[in-house]
Amino acid sequence: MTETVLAEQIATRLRRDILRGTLPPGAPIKERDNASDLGVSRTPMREAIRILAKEGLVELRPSRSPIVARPNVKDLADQTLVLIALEKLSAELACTAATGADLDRIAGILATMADRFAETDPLDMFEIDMSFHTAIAEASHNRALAETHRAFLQRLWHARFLAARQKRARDRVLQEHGRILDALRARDPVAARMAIERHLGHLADDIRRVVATETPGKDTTTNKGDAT
Amino acid sequence: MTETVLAEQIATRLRRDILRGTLPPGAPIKERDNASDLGVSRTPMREAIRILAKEGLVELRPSRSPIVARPNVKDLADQTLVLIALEKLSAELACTAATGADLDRIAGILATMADRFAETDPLDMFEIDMSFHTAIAEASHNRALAETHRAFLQRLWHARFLAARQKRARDRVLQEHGRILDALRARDPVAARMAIERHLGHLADDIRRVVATETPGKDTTTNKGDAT
DNA sequence: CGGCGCAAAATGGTATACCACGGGCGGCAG
DNA sequence: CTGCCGCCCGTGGTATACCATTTTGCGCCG
Repeated sequence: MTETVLAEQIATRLRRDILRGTLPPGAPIKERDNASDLGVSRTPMREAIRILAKEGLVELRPSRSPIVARPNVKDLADQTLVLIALEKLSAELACTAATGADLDRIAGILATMADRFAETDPLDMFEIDMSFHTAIAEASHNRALAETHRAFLQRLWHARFLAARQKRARDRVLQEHGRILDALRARDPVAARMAIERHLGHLADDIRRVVATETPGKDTTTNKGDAT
Repeated sequence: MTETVLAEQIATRLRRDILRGTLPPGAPIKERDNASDLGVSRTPMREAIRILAKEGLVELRPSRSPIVARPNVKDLADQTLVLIALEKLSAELACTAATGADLDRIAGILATMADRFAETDPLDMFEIDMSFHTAIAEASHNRALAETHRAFLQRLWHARFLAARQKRARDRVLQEHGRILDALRARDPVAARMAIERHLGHLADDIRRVVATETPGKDTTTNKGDAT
């Protein structure tokens, strides 16, 4: 055994490919092909696919090739609403549960963002941005919440990235993040919720807009992707 | 193939066994044994175990037998908080999104509960209760939300059942459910959230209490279960 | 010339065989 | 007698072979 959990390594790799766009939505993930491509057997590949399916990145059809998820606009907007709700709860709970170290970590991420907002490539910067939100979820010290939050962040990765690239307003983002941190430091749940709302409130609309822009017609059925 | 997705059937069965308590927390789920018990091979059994693991019903340890999840009190309380948040969001969204048919369905469940509260056995009644909440989540017409909500309801099944059995106050439950329905009918998001809060607000504490009562010491290690 | 049907290939679902790690137990040495 | 070392067995991880279904294309019949 290499390091145990081959399936998870595969899942990680596939996830990356999907999120980065290497595997376009609609692309079929055939167990056999992908397995032999990676030089592994179907069993772990199969398991990896199931993992991604649970995460919503892959669509499982009965007795048919799984395909890369092709979320429609509504689904994305729906997921965004849930994400926001989770993040509000995170912030609220973090006001009580967060330790000093938690807050420091969050502040550190904020500082990192401020420092090299311009010089870092958007993709990496975006990952830092996500880690900010993840850190808040973790500061709630509520495992279930943090995990669920992470799952939604994952599922929305691509859409959020597009939305963020659209209006890449350095100052606004930093300021909003700062407000969130302030609220957490003040241990003020209401303010924290509001700060989150201010930061993410329009996310659903943004995603709706950018995805609508990206997709030519009104449905994504047109996307006939082929990965190989 | 019988009806496709053997793994799912197994998962359903195992889930039932776990939720009903046939498989006590801490009981090992050995791939080989359970597979041969059910007359299937390890592959679907393995997949079923992974499904349940993702649902939080089974604990996966590296290179060791998976065991039935043994959630501690804090985890349950944490999950409850998330569940409540999700349900509030459901109710809020349902105020806008629910159709007349949705409301009728919810009302129907409420009526069913009222009719045969006493005559039905607690387990079935509890499932009806759960379906009430599930119906609200579905009335939000937000797939991601409904699914996540269902997942948490699932994970909390056992604890909620214990808590519900504890204070089995027919009138109070019906009244609170009625208030929720009223708020939905009035399309009043704020009232809906409040009604949910009133209904579930003390759930975390209840669960904490009943679980603390159930577990003698501070750990459940004493439970040495055997399924067969 | 087109529609229906059958057959073969493709593909996911399932079963089984093999491998590597880990813990328990017994033997050997100090 | 005790402690350490090594072997064996139990268990999960992986690979592969087999089976059922679905799809698709070709040929036959209308």
